Amino acid sequence: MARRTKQEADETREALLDAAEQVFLERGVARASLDEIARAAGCTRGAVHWHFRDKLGLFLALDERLVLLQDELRERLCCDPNRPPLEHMAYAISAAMDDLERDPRRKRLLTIMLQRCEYVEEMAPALERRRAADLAFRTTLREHFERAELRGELAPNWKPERAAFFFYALISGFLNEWLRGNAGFELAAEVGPAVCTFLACVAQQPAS
Amino acid sequence: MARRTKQEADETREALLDAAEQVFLERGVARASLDEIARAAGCTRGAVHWHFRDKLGLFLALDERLVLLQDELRERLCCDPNRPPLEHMAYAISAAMDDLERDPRRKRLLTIMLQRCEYVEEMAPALERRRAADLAFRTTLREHFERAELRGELAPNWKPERAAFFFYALISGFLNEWLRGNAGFELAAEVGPAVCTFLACVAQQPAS
DNA sequence: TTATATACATACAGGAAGGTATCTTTACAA
DNA sequence: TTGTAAAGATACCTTCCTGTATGTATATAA
Repeated sequence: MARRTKQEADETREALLDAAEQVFLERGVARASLDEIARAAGCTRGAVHWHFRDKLGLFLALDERLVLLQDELRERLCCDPNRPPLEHMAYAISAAMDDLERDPRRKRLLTIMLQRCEYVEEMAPALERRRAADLAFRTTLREHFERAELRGELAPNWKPERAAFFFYALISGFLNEWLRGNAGFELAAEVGPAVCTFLACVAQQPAS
Repeated sequence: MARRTKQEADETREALLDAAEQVFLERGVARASLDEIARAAGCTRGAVHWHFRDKLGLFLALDERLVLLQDELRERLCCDPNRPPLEHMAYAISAAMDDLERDPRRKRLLTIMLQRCEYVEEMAPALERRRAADLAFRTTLREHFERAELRGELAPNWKPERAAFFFYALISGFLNEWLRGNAGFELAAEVGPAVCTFLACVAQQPAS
């Protein structure tokens, strides 16, 4: 068919992205064929090439759909500058994990990006996006630990720089293991308490 | 050519694996062609099909070459049952990281397995291997934390189960970030001290 | 010495998939 | 009413790559 209304065209586009998500997840990006994706979306390859130039374009468009955890956490952490930083972080993490667990589409996207695609040169835009998000997130974390230090809420053997990096790796690790699914745990139920315990031990111990 | 000596055949096999390692890393597993790999090894596809049935066989053989970090750490941790567990762990981690950093081949292999291949069904054997190693490693970690608890060397707010899982995710996170290269850090120099600081804070605080 | 299995090389046939180019239909503007 | 461009459908072509089949030379056992 042809020239539908603008809205119908957008629906087609979304349907294609949904289909790509599903097919990429099942078959991997490289082995997924555009024809398969188009058919799953109820149209033909013509529509794919119209909306997204080529396969790479489709992949990158799908990548844009993914709200990165780093960005979400940064968002949650930015406001409220006079709240106890460590407590604030613990809460933000718990909330973000909870969020993630409730959003199966985001989990599927993360799985695709982590285990169903090969990062060669042409994928650089997706990697670059992550890189930038990582950098910004680590900066935010460091600022929070610095504020904690200024407020005397950071144990003396932890320096902000190291604490931030440590924390960052920790989140990354939990997320990876959750996605890989080997450990078989629930994100919010495990990570929240673990992070709290950790932050409690990073916090300055009250004299007892 | 034909029927060379057994040793020469083995050399060919190794050359093919080396070539596969290089080509997989550069082009990703899916986009690498067997012909390209064979040529890089100085032979033809005939040799590939002889030594490793097909592409999947080649990939899995390459996977076997990788000594998993989990297994290495388990090895380092198994002996010496009356050494202080936490200290032992800190040392083992540092040594393993050092080891890894000195072995560029292992890093290349890890990179391939993490960022240059798509885990669809047929890759299951490789995933299963990791799963088993993960499980065993986490068990070992838990045992160590349990011993630490028995010796009164574990802070009361940390339970062995949680500490082990936490520690496991932490290692996984550091390794991933190192491989991804976004953080731009050196493994041994960063991880060792960070892990020590952490273990110090997990350890029972001496009364002060 | 001969036979045979080994260790490849080469040739062949085939499919699958992607890009492009060319229709076709329809919303919408003039 | 008609022209035009958006939104897809179809057709075609070309490129790659894989598996298999077969050829062949040689190490080695008998």
